[in-house]
Amino acid sequence: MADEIFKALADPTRRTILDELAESSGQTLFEICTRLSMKHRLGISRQAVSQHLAVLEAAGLVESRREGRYKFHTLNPDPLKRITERWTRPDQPESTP
Amino acid sequence: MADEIFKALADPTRRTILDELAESSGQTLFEICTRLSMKHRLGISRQAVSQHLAVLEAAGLVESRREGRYKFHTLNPDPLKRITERWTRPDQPESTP
DNA sequence: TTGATAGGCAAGTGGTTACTTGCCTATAGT
DNA sequence: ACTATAGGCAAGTAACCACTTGCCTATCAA
Repeated sequence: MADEIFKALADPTRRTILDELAESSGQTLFEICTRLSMKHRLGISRQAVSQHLAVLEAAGLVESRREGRYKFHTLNPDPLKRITERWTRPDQPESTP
Repeated sequence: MADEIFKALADPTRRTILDELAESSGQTLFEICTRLSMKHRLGISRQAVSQHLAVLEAAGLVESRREGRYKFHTLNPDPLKRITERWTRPDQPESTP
């Protein structure tokens, strides 16, 4: 569980995909491909992005729903929220007033 | 910066090392080796652990001080604290009362 | 039905990485 | 001085991973 999450986060392209989904939820594979290419200047194939999405989905960080021939992807930040708590627990985080 | 941290966290052995340093601070290389072997049943060489510590230190997650022939390692959890905030920001974390 | 669009499956490849083995340096105890 | 302990350096290996290439399926529009 935690292993899949950390492994998914280890790749910079996957983190960029999470960034994009955080900014604009419900994107299709092709939309993500276009953004990576245009906005982030990443020369990467569609299949590569598809495989990245599969890794993110296996880790529970991305969820998807199919509608017709479209598949929409959404970010699920929940698994991230407590993932580093095992090392940051004893010091309580300062409250943001 | 963030890349080194996520890459460092991607390996389960390194996460176990962080666990051990969180539990008992200021351990030497041999102490960590012994704990990994005894407590976690990890058959791993001293050099492997040394290399893991180097990765963790490069990421800023572990700091070390030398005293004589001993080198003491301590956990630095600071880099972890806000590393996932870019995806969890919009939802403020519920306060722990 | 035909063609275009959105996506999936699978094999192959190059680069990275975790780990080992062997040897070397430095500090401390006798 | 000699030996044991704590650790470092470097080369080699095997497994893993990101990415590509090629082909296939499904949905929609004309």
